[in-house]
Amino acid sequence: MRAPYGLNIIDNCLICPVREEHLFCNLPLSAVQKLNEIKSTAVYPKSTMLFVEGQQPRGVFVLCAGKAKLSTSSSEGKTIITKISEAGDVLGLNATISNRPYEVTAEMMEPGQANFIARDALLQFLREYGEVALRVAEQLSRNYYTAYEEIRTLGLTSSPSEKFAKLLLSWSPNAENATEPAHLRLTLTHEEIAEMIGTTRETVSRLFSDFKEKQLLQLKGSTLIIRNKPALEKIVNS
Amino acid sequence: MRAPYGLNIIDNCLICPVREEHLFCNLPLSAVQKLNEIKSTAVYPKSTMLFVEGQQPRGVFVLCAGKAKLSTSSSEGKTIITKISEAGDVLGLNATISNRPYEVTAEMMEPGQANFIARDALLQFLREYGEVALRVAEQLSRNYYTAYEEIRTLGLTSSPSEKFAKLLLSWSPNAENATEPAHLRLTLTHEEIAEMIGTTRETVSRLFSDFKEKQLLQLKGSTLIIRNKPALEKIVNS
DNA sequence: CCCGATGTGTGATTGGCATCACGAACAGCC
DNA sequence: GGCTGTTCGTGATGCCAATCACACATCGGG
Repeated sequence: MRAPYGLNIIDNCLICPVREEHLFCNLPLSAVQKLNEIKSTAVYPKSTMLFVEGQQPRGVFVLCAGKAKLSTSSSEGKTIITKISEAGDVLGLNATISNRPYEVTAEMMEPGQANFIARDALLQFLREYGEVALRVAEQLSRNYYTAYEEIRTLGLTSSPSEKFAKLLLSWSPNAENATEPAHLRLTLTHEEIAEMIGTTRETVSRLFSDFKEKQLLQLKGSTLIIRNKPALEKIVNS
Repeated sequence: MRAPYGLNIIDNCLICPVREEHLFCNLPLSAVQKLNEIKSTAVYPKSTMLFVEGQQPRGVFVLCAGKAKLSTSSSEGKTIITKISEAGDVLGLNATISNRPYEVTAEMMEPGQANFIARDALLQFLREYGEVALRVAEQLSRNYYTAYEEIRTLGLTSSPSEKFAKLLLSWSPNAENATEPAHLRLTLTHEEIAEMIGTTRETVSRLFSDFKEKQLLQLKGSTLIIRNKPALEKIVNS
């Protein structure tokens, strides 16, 4: 099955390639079957807003393919990105469960696919499958911890370089036995990175130059190589 | 019944004066009775740490009298206060439910009383009273929204004066028909206010001077009078 | 292939706030 | 009442990051 944007549509949760790891994915067979019935799937182009901060919640989106950024903005247009979501993540859960407005905006960063589950159907489903409701509570609590992580970063980390180092570390695979530097694909613009650490595009640009000069990282095209993790950790706990 | 620190001990939830408004307070009679059995109450002096960030959760505290501040700190000693809790508030709920370390430190700001409910007893209680479990889920989601409010303040509000104005407004009763300026008792030190808005003691001092000069507020002893709410709102949405 | 849109590098300038450094006011306590 | 410790007001100083400005690279579509 072939979709626009060169994506393969995944229209059956039972054979979804990301099934194992995530909430709503790794469930008893009967639950997944039920889920498969009540969801509707769609393919979205880049820059689609799945939902916007302040909207009444219509339901949740389960990201099947592509990345999405979650952000919140002030009235004057300043924006912070609070999370980059990937395949398997459930978006809009908290708002949908509590029936309050979405607290963030979810925007596709690249073409992708997502399943939509309407609020009513979800609540009905959760009533039917109590164990899944528990999983949802756990997920909500996980979200809460992530939010507190963000509060700590924003409130306790003063300098942009510290936050930048923190971000780089959060990207770097945390294997202890890392003999060789971590390679990873950099898909964000400087502007987006700036919105993640609460600074300006120019500062991010300068941070890259600076860190390159100090041999902390290296750039080959869009591949980012983290050369000196210990030094980054030192910057974070400075 | 008379306790140290000049407090009246409230040892029976059924006749608690704050019963009406809060989670765990406004419940069916049988549930409150059960709650009354599984809780233990204690009186704490000023500066008591009910629990500390990073500790394994032992259970929740229901504040009966006195105020407590919730805060999180960096390793270098910088601290932010995320909330001032008052009578009726439940502290440590998220950590206790999810069995992750307390994400904040809770410290009494004045002598007070709190009921403690151990984790096991609480979980058992929630299993028994499903409706209360639902209330808990709602509370968790409320906490999440509060956390996001904090993220917005920290991440999108740039200047200290803006954050200070925001704080003043959050203290001011939001009655629309306010013909006369709001009076309220100021119990926090400048240092604590600084920790709430992420700045220094000196800056808070200067902000008070500045706002006094601009006729936005007035101080009479420890009574704070907010003189020009519209102007404050203007500063916030600048 | 060209051309507009989007993203990136870097200099110059400036202002706001942290920091340091006092002394004054105030509170609690023997 | 006088002592000690906390809290508060305010000046002087310096620095770091926001802002403005502009040239260059890169990408994608017609």
